[in-house]
Amino acid sequence: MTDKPEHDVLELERFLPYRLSVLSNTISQAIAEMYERRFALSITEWRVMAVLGRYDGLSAREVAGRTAMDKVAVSRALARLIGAGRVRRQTADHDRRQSVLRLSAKGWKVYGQVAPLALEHEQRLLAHLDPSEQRSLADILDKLWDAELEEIAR
Amino acid sequence: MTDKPEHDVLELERFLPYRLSVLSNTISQAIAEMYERRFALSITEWRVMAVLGRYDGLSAREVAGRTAMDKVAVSRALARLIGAGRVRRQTADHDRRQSVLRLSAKGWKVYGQVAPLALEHEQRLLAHLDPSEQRSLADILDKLWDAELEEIAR
DNA sequence: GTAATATAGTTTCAATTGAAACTAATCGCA
DNA sequence: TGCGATTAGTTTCAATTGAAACTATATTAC
Repeated sequence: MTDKPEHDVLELERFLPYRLSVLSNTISQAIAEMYERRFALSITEWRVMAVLGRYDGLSAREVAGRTAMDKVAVSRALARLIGAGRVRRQTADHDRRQSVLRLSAKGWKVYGQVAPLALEHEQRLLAHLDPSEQRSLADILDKLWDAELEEIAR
Repeated sequence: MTDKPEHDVLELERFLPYRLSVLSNTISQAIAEMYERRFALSITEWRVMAVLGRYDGLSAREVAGRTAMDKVAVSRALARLIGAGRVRRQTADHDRRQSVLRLSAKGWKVYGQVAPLALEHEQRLLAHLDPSEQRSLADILDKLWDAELEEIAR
């Protein structure tokens, strides 16, 4: 007769936060390497460019809000992007503390190359899931996100 | 009549690698904060303790393999853990390059407190999913992992 | 046996990141 | 108006991380 263990065993490789972390870091790192090698672009810089490509004229604070980056990280990414001539910055007429950020022509050219590559990578991953699994994944990630927000609010 | 866009738009907040990254970092950071505050334990240190709690007497290389950390990170985490008296290190008889790592009594005490807290946090997240979703998530993470391994091998 | 190669783990040095302080502009309100 | 509090964004300084070199031991080929 075998005893029931007093508590569940923590098996790291089955522990959800660990699995998510390893999977996510592996995916991000692989993508980052490609961006870096082919476009001399870091993940943080790419995130900034991605939101500026979608929403023109954001302020740095708005970029931070849409990229889950903090304002220091955004400031540094912007310094590099502006230095490389990929982003242009003006000051906002209505509030001279704020900036108005736009991709430059050069920035748009990079965006036009990187965005399809990013989407392709995503599609190659999703191709391993059937459509119902894809929906299910999207749902589940939403639920986990809500769950974690509650958890944080505790 | 509306034109079909030439390519799919990259909407960062729907982009799988981004969503995974934000979710995973948020979860990890919340857990990390708890470990840090209550046990003065970093995530990397906890991962090392977690595998030593499960597999006694591993070498540093084996710890690295089971935690998805590199050997430098393991070496540093071990230095802190040994310094804090939470892990003991011997040299392996059969190969004096290798170490034989074990939790100390003090280490086991910490393990005994942290492991249930970690499992509770996981359960609180999973409680937002019904059992079929939980199975589905496990499946999908496996498939994405395989997919990414293939992607890397390309 | 011994020289060349490989492996386990640590250290060093540079680059990245995080936290706090800082500057400049705006807001709230007497 | 004008003064304290707030907000946008940057800078500074310390802590963390990553890459490469390094030490010590073991293995392989001769």
